[in-house]
Amino acid sequence: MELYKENQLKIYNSLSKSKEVFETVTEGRVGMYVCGPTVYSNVHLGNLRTFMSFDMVFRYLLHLGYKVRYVRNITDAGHLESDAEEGEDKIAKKARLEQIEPMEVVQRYTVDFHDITAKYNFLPPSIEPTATGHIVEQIEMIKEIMDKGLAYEVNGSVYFDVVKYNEEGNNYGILSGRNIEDAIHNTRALDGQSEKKNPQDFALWKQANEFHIMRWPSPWGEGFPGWHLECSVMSSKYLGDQIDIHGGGMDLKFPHHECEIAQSHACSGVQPVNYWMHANMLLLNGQKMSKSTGNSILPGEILTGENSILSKAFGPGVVRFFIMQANYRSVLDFSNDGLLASEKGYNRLMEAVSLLSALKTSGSSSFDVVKWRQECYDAMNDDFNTPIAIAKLFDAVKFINQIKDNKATITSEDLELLTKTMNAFVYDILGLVNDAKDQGSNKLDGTVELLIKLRKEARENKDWALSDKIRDELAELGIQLKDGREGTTFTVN
RNA sequence: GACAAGGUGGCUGAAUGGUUUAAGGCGACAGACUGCAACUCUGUUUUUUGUGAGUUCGAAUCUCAUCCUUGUCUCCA
Repeated sequence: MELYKENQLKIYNSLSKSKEVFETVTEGRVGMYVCGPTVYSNVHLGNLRTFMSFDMVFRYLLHLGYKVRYVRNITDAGHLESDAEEGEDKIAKKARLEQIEPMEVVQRYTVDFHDITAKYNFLPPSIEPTATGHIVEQIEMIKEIMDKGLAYEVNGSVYFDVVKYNEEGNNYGILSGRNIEDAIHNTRALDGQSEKKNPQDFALWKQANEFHIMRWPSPWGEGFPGWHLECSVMSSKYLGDQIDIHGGGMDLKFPHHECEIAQSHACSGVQPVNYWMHANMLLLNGQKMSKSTGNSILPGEILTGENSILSKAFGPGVVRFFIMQANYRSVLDFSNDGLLASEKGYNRLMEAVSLLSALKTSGSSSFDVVKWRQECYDAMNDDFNTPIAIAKLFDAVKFINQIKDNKATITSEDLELLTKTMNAFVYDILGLVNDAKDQGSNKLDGTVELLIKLRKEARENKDWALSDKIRDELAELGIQLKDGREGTTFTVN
């Protein structure tokens, strides 16, 4: 029997602002859409957290036995730059500044994004569609909305008629809690020469001016799609008119997701998403991240240590563990101290996992493994509460260490269940990787073993000066010797 | 200004009315181990939940006020 049948998953739905029992549209299957990156620069650390949160969601749904179709798009067109005089596409602007083709920008940062997500052990989505690959479908969707009378054309651009949409009994504002009538009254005076009927209307299609590089032909002339449209189009194309889960960063709630609901609902007549999930923001040293103030770090720079924020390089497993120690709906503060603390805890967890295969079994267990396992699942079933799940894993860590020290016992049956559960949570669900692996080399190993041997001889001769010199100088090189009961081992930092 | 998410120990971060005298991790302290350390393991420790009122037999959890942080405000992920 699939695990999802014995686990009642609850998900916090941003639409209802409450935790709801998760019920899929189609039994046993989940359709999940997450707004992907805009590939005009390196993926942002805050973005990484959002994608990592949904990677964990994806992993847990798979673990529960659901057949999941996970769609995460690549936005390679359509986002407009604010500081430009005229609306300018971010990708086109970057291309103009670097004097290259827009598609070169897209290619470069798409490759970077895939590189980073692979390094951080993300599972690839089922489908990763691009906005530029769905221009035809976007034009079709605009036509459909126009046919329903909910969009209008002005000077080669098409806008969604928010006021009319609401007059027909809909609720633009349902997700973000905004009151459109108030907004209209508040902003009418400020809006001068807009060609829109109302300032709240948003673009479905935008006419390209003569300088705009990325452009496509359409029934309304040459132009490019509005940036909310692609997600509506691609989610309905690959997941249908009603999808189970739609995710994204908290900052996308308005206007992006609000517009998506309006567009999709205008076409299909149904609520497009059953469960809206929003991951919270990431702070850096208690402040929002900002390139201009230098309070910024790239995901790749964490791994290499080439940055001014952190005292050393951290492995992807540590970073992942750090992020998973907080709830995805909480604001998380990224800091050097936080990572150092996580590194310790992470090492302890991974040490215990590696001890599992060497544990001795007994006739009875002094720990209720079945109950513990259920508590782990209960944590995840409660809106993916990874911090609680990790706390439970540490209960097992303590138990494992006690068995090792002969202060606790476990039956072979329980050990099998414990091992299976630990591996499932650590590797499959949390997606942690063992950073310690593939460090060092045979040559290094041999060299250090030689030094350990020399040091052992020195210690036997009580030549503490020499033995400490070997130990301390190796430590300075990042090689730490560990004196145990059965000899000396070492780790490379 | 409006809308949204938050403010919990030395740090990080759970818990949304009683099973929590606030989980877990880190730190600190002690013990084991060690030639001494480090590593590792074991144990102990800290706060009364931004501030001020209120509801309740009972509140971190509900209500009101107030201060602060973060996000968004419609052609700026």
